Amino acid sequence: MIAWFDEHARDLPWRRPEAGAWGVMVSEFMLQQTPVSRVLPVYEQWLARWPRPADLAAEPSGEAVRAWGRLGYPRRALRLHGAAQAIAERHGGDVPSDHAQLLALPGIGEYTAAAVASFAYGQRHAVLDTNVRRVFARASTGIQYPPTATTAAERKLARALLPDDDATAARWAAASMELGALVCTARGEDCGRCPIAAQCAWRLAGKPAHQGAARRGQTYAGTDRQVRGKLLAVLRASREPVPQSALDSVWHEPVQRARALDGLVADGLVEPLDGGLYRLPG
DNA sequence: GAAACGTGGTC
DNA sequence: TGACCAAGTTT
Repeated sequence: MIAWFDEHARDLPWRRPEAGAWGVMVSEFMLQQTPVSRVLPVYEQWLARWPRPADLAAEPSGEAVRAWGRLGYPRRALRLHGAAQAIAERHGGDVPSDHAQLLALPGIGEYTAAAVASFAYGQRHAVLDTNVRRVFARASTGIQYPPTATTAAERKLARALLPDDDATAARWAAASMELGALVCTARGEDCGRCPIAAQCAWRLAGKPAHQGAARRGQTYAGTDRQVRGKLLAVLRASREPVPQSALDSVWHEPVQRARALDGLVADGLVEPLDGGLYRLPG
């Protein structure tokens, strides 16, 4: 797996030595539920503008939301800003290397804490993202897709497979993730390019089809999510506070529109001002 | 454990 | 054309 990775790993900016722990951390936030191709340009602009956590922490959170652009799930921008503030205040401006301290930062959960500790600091952690979970499900468990939510059995398996040596474990984590991203994908597998095809339990079992109900589709049209996105797009586009009427124009249904706006304010993504004006948080 | 949370590309 | 998918976290 690692030999395959040595040859086929993509040259991504957050994998270069100069990215540092902050670069790794920013990339992990942006890559949550978001394809690499969409992250690349935003990542470059972000690191150029805020090369250290303290640089971002010194800005209003609204600037982070604006720079987030159309990556989606803008609460991630807010949480990354909050994490940068915590790093500036509690960790002397350096991204912590301790797993528990990473986990305590806003927007960092089980996966991201392990990923930063492993990729940025070369530590030995089970890094279980959707790619790794799929690779393990197929190669080890012999099923086409992993369960909906990460299970104790998956964590146990991931720990058991982890190489003993720290640096090798970190390399292995990146390699297994890359294999899931490039070869053993959800859309389909390319066993002819897979370095562990000869040992893959799912392939050797004849690739039995996934059992159970199809995963719930994520409907989007007409949801509060879509309305929130439209409202926030108006605010991102304006450097000045915008009147209520500008927001009213992007969604016709007043009850849902008001609910979406209230939600954005409650989440801290929008700041209401006097006189019926709104803006990104200052 | 389910549901909410954006956006756009792909087959 | 529309459902599925993309390096998850929080409530």
